[in-house]
Amino acid sequence: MSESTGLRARKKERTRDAIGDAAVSLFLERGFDRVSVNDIAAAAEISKPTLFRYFPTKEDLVLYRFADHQGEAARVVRDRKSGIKPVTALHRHFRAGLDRYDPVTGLSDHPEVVAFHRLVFTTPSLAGRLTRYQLEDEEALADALGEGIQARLLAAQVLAVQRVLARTNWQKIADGRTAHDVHPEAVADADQAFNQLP
Amino acid sequence: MSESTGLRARKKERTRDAIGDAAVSLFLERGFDRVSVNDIAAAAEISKPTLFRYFPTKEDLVLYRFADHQGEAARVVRDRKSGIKPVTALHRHFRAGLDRYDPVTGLSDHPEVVAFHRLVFTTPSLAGRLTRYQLEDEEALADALGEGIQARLLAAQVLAVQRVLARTNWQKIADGRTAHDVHPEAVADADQAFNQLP
DNA sequence: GTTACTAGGTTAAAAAAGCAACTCGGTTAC
DNA sequence: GTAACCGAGTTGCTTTTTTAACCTAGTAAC
Repeated sequence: MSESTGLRARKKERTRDAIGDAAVSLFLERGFDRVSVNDIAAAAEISKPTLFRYFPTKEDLVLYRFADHQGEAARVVRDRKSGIKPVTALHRHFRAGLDRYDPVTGLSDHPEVVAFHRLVFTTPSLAGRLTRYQLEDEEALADALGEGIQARLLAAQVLAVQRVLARTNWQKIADGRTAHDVHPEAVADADQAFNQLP
Repeated sequence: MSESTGLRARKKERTRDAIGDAAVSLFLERGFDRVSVNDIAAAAEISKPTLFRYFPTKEDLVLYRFADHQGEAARVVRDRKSGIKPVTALHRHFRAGLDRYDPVTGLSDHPEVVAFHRLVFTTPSLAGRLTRYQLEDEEALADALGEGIQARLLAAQVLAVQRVLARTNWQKIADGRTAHDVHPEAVADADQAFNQLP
C-alpha cells in the first residue's frame, strides 16, 4: 500500500523516461551527433525547453542511466552492517551486481545494453562526461570512508578497479561471448582485484 | 504538407479522447451511475478539474460522440452542390452513412457500438440530454434551410425521420442480426422515408 | 571575409494541468 | 431531525508545459 505517488510525480517520471528512452533509441540508431535535440523532443512529443528542464545537456540524455547510480558506492559504505570493512561491503555489492547481470558491471549481454555501452565509450564527449560523473562518485565515496588522504586514495582505487572490471567484462561480451559464459571469469577478476586493495 | 497540428493541440485532442474512452469503457462495464467522475479521472490519469475543463457535465462524457456530429445536417445542406434539393442532399448523405455502416445511422454491429447505444437509450439522463442535442441540431438545420415556418417544419421532420431510422436499425441489430444482413432493409426504409418528405 | 544556416541552450509570457479545499443537493445512520 | 457522508461541479493557487523568439558558436557558401 501507499504507492500513492501522486499524479504529478507519476507523470513527471514517465515524461523523463519517455525522453530518455526516445533519446537513447535514436542515438543507437543513428549515432550521438547525427541526432539533434529537436529530433528527440519531437520523438518524445515534448517541447525543447521541456527537454532541457529534465536534462541539463544533450550528454545527460545518455548518461542519466549512470547518474541513477550516482553515489551508490558511498551509500553501500554508509549502510554496511557493523563489523564489515568498507572494501568488503563494496566487494560483495559488486559481486551481487555480477550475479544479477546488472548492466553497470558490464556483464550484460542484452544487445541494447551492449550497444549502449559502445555508444558511450566511443563517443568522446560522452566518455568525458562519464568521467566527470565518476569523479563526483569518487568524492562521495571518499567522504563516506572518512577524512584525510587515506580515504581519498582508497576511494580512487576502488572506483578505478570497478571501472576496469566493468570495461573488461563489457569487452569480452562485445567480442561475442555470453554473459553466462563470462560470469566465472568476472567473479574471479573481481575477487582478485578487491582482495588486493588495502 | 502542413499536418502541423502543433504539439499543444495534438495533446489536447489525445487527452480528450483518453478521457472519453476511459469514461465510455467504464460506463459500459458498470453502468452510468455506478461510475463516479473520480473513477473516470483516475482511469484517464487526469485530475477532476481537468476532466471538467474538457467535458462540462458527466453526461457529456458519453454524448461527445454525438456532439462531434453536431450541425452535420446543416452543413450538408449548406455545402450541397447547386441544383440539388436540400432533402435530396440529406437523403444521399444518410445513404452514404449506411453504406459505410456509420454508427450514427444505427447500422453498426460492432459490439461496442451496440452496447454504447443501449447505454444511451436506457439511461434516462442520457436520453434526455441527447434529445437536447438533437434540438440544437434541428435549429441549425432550420437556419440552413431558410426562414419561416416551412424551414422549421422540414427540419423537424428530417431529424425525426433520421432518429426513427437509426433507432430501427439499431433495434434489429440489438436483436442479433448483422449489419450486412440489415443493410438492404435499412436502405429501403430510408428511401421510403426521405421520399415521402415534402 | 561576410553571410547564412545549423544546433545547443535560454528566456518570457501564456496556456494548461494538478492540488486541495470548497459548495450544494441527496442518502444513509442513528 | 440532525449529523455524517458521497458525488457532481467549482474555485484559487501553484507547478508544468508550450510557444516563439532569442543568444551563441561553429561551419558551409561564395
